[in-house]
Amino acid sequence: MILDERKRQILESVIKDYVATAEPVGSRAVVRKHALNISAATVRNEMADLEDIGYLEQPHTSAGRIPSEKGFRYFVDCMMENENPTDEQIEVLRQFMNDSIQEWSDVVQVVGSFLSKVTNYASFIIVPSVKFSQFQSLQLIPIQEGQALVLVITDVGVIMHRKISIPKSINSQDLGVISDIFNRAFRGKKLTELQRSDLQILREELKIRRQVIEDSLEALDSLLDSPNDEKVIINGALNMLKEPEFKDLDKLSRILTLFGEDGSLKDILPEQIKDGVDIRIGQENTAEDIKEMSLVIAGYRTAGELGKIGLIGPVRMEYWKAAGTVESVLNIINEIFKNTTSDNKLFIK
Amino acid sequence: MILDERKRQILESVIKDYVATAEPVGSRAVVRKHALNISAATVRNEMADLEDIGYLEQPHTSAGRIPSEKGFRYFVDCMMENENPTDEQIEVLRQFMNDSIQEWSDVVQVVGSFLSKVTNYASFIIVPSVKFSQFQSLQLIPIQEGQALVLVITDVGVIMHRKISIPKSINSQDLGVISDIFNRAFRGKKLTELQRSDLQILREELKIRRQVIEDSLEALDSLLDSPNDEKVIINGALNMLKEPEFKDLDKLSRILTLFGEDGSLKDILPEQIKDGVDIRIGQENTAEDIKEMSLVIAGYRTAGELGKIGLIGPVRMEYWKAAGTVESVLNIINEIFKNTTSDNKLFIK
DNA sequence: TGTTAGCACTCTCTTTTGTTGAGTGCTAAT
DNA sequence: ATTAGCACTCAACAAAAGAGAGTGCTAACA
Repeated sequence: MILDERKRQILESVIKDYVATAEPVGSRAVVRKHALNISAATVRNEMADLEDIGYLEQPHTSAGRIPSEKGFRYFVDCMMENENPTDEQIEVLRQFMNDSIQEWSDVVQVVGSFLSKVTNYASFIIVPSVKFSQFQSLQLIPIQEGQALVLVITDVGVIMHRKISIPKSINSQDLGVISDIFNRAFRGKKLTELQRSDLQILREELKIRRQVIEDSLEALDSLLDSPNDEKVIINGALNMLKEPEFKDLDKLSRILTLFGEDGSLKDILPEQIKDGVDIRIGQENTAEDIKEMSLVIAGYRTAGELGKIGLIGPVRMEYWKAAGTVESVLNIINEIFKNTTSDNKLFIK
Repeated sequence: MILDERKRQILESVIKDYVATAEPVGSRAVVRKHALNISAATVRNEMADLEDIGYLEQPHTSAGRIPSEKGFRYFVDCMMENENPTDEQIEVLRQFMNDSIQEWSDVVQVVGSFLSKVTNYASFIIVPSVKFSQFQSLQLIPIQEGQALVLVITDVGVIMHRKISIPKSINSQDLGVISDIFNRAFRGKKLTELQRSDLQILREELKIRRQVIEDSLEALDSLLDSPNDEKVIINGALNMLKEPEFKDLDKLSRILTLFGEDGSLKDILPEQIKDGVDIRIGQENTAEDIKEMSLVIAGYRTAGELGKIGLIGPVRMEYWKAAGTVESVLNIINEIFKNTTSDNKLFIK
């Protein structure tokens, strides 16, 4: 559907006004605020046309117009220009990442908070399961008489530590030997590639120190066991409190619960997203729970796996700003990855 | 102030009803629901007396009575019996702690979630700064060519890991030697007892491997630097959504923000609390932000330092249940500590 | 003297009714 | 094709009316 310039201007005015105020926009307001050289009556006619093709709608007869989801879609696809964060903001973020980031979990914190602070929407970051990270080393560390710590380190950092009991006869050199066995066997493999059978072979090969190895293997096993431990990190969920569309306590409650402690959000985000920044407006979302919200979402690749970052907000969203911010952040993440060899991802600094 | 039995019964009826319904309680309701052998008129007279001494109040002339904070206080001090969780619930918690708890951060998760789930209030746990935990060992672990991981382990678990660069000439045995030096020097000391001067001495004693030691010391240093890293863990904040007193969006927003991402709650809790389970009702709280909420709070000792666990909810709170639950949990925590020698706290299983 | 029934009174809450004003759609003039 | 003019619509707000729950007081009663 192609719109003439005037209709586009009117559509844009309505969208900008509505996004800013959450109120229906009347014909007078369009003329007044956007200094078009036409009368309110003309705007009314044009608006009626825009309503006919489904880009605007009226809450009731005597109200102004609000953009429909279809209208937002047209705007996003054909008219919108992304608005990036200021250079200053970008610089602050980049600085922060250089200064204080040790491993992936830090990246995620910093990026998440940046996204939500800059946009005033809720941000989410999905980190692929640690199962897809590359085994780097397993360390056995004596803690005290009869106890040791199993430490599993991958390219995204220290992903687990767990205590095991060890026979008193085993000293720290023995532990070193055992660690080395693991490391030689597994280094560089993805955890998902560690078949149970591999673990089994190791079990059988190493009759000595059997119990220690058993316990270490079990620790690794338990990592592989956890069905799907994608992590979701949500920031700025309370930004939703400000949005008038969620002033209804019931809605608010459902939304905050969604963002709540259980990480149920990840089941609700789309599996497939298109390259670059993908935007899902309201009903376009398949999950029932977010059909009155919009997503601005982008994928990033880490160790060959797909992670996601994005923003979630009301349909009445500043898509230009949201998309611009997500895009910028995505670029920074990719840039950081580019600067790290695949052998040296753990500490990305 | 001593109340006769009938007044006590009436006060209790009003409190129980009001807590359950959040509505003012009328004289008829008291008679009906609690089968007292007196007429509504008599109850009215008694209620008037209770109002005179400030235990009840009337929102307006023609409404029933609600308990005043003073009334709640009397009830809590002189009438209430704690209601403990069911044996089954306690058993589940104890089981869980035995099965799956590796270190302090796990305890805190499990306990927090238990408190909030059982009571339907928001729970908080304050964990004293790691600075007060006992240094157990510092481990230097080779990660890859030129890089090592500094791992600081105390009696509450692995409290930091950080990457440092190491000269290529240093091998893993060297790292072991260096770790041992740290361990001999510091084992068993509280981090707060590690004076900067101690670190300095170590620096000077060890001319060899200077850089590695420098970097490790710096990691320790940074732990001591962080001003006050008491941690606050909040669970079940969204339970507040259900309370009618917070149906006002503004209030709700302030409260949730308080529980929000920045952990500002810890500045608001009382410094001094009495032994056992302490209850702070409404205005009794010194902090402005929680003057319309109540706290049920208890202290626990870990490594000589005071931590706190508790619940926060509306003034109209089921104090008996809240206090009983906090008390039970406190007992379990103490029990666990009793079963662990002071040398063996890291993994409390 | 303590208790109770009866009753007028009070005050919130809900519903109803009236009013206002923003905004529209249509028509006729430009 | 555009616009001024005007009657019409409908949500939002306010005032008025009605209902109901609960009280305080008085007078009678055990």
